[in-house]
Amino acid sequence: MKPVMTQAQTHTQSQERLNSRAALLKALAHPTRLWLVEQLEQQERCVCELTDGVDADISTVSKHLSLLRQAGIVASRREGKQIYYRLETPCLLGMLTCIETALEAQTSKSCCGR
Amino acid sequence: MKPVMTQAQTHTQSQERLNSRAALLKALAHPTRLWLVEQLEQQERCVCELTDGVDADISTVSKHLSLLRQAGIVASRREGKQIYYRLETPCLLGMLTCIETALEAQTSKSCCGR
DNA sequence: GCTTCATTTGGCATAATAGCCAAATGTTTT
DNA sequence: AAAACATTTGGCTATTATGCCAAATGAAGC
Repeated sequence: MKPVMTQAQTHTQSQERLNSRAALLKALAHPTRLWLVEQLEQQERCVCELTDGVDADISTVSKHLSLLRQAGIVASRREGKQIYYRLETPCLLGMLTCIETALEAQTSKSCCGR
Repeated sequence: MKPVMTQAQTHTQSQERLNSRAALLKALAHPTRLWLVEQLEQQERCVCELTDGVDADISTVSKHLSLLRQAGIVASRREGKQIYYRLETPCLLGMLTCIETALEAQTSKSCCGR
């Protein structure tokens, strides 16, 4: 069978994969942004609802949401004066649970029930 | 039933939980560090083995490893002149797979097989 | 004890991030 | 069209992250 790509190409692809993963993790790697994602877990919310629960300037929250949107984690739609955000990748929630498990494992030294 | 903690306490605890999660994500949110974690997936490795695969200064790799250790993701042990690193939380690997799924969902618009 | 090898640490320059305020945008109401 | 409301954007400063080089540490061999 003919090789589909050169080694240089696989290297680049692997690099790209790592970059994508890292970008997604970086977008989530902030307490406020994690909280925002959690809030969107059940239902979409407008910015005003979200800012109520955060101790930060509205503009700061807006920038966090914008960052999450650029990372493809959330999406937004306008309805009248308000803008509603929703979670684009529900999968992430499972991931966050997994992180929790990993964190618990750190202290208890047992991991994933093993 | 008497409440176990005040609202201020639950708030603090929730805040702590978010901080811990964010810290773990932040530690992983770098292409080189993700690569290092992947390398440790199958077996422990010494620093010299790890530096071979990275296009960065040895000291840079060492600092990445140190950061991962502080986050509780890896642990190290000395054997003679070399220092071996190993993955402390194998759970993380499942998480990374989950991230991959989420990333694919971003483009294909289908998520987790749904 | 001095040299060599493997790794870490300190120091520094550069870049990226976070958060506030003020100004701008877009929408609805009057 | 002006005022009010919801949100975003620009600009600024402070903090943090990244990565290299050089120096320090620690173990092994001579």
